[in-house]
Amino acid sequence: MQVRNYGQNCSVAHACDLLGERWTLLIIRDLLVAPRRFSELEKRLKGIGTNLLSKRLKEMRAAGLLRDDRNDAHYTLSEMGAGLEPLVLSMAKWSLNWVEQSPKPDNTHFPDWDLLALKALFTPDEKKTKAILARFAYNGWVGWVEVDGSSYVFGLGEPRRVPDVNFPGPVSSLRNSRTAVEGLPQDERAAAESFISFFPVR
Amino acid sequence: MQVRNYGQNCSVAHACDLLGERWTLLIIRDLLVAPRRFSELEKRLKGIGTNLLSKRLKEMRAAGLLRDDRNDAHYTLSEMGAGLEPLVLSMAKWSLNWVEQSPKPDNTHFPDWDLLALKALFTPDEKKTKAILARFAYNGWVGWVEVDGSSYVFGLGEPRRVPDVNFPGPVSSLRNSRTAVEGLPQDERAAAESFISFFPVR
DNA sequence: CTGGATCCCTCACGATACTG
DNA sequence: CAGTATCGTGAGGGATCCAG
Repeated sequence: MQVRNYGQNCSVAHACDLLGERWTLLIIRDLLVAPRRFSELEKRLKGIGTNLLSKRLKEMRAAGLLRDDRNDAHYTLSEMGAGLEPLVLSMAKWSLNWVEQSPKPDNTHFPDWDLLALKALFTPDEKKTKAILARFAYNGWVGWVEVDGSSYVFGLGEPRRVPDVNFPGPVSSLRNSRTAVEGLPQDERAAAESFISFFPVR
Repeated sequence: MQVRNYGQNCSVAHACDLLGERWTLLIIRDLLVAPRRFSELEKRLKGIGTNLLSKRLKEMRAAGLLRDDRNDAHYTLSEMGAGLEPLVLSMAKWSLNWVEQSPKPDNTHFPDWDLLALKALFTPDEKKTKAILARFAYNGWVGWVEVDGSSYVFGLGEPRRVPDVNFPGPVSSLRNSRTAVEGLPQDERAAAESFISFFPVR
């Protein structure tokens, strides 16, 4: 498989050689959330075309970004591919800080994209020792985030224990934190405030 | 100016919309080191073609990545563009950790690329309070790095004070730290060891 | 029905020549 | 020096078809 190269002895250029083709980083993003089948990826990447998706997945496997074995027909990141999480979060953080996040109605949207991006804003604070489990429900989709002073862990589907706070909307509803808290039952508001405090603006 | 869009309501995708076209991130990389003129960028980006470079620079200016005023015929990053340093360093760090950095002789190479990439490996250590200034000379090119427990600062040309250590080779010669130190005069070796200790492997 | 492969058209890219 | 104009090539994108 021949791949375009910038032909530069530079670490940044080497990363661009492996990651810079169209769609590659978005495939990484989706696989950072969970392993996915071909058709799931296709749905999440509107406009890619099955030929190009197939080609990209082959290239990414050849480059070592994906595991060789396709467990259960799911594509899974290799250790090298999973090592891209800081890079992807760095992209999300820059974007959230500098780029207008205008949600257009005809754009595609999958809620777990926000679950990953929120991790980019997570700011550890060793003084906060109590873990908080937040559940998000949005249009049939369910996901959760558990934070404590040093870690951010997220997952899809129902959480394993009763959540401390139940946000009845997409992750992006946290953006206006006041309204996000006001809609909650009294006994969840403290946990909600505390949860939101892990994601300072700017 | 029309630009391709992924059409996704996702912060990572928004970043890809602005940064994902060919050459864009490499232009950012070069401008993170210093403002550059058109012809300087062209030299550093072998194979780009003047038409495409011109188009990219226009797009990047329209996107807000570059300053509108072209001071002294030099292209300069805007605040938004300079905000990409963590992202670019994140790419370098991943690349240095996971991708074979095989230097091919027909590849282009500019020493300041390494000066920037080295910053990706910088590990602060508040216990190291003494600043160390290292000078690199390579094939007519001169650059420097000054580190202390919390900061990494680099520049092109001669440093402003007498350096603590003088590495007579490219930055990449640090990779085999033993030989990098052995070739130095006795009185510089301690500073060299200390400097290198700021960049732990893995 | 999933997981692709094949065909074909378009446009982005890349090389070169030319201009203010 | 700093681009613009032109043009050939190949990557991207959409539709359709095929195998398990």
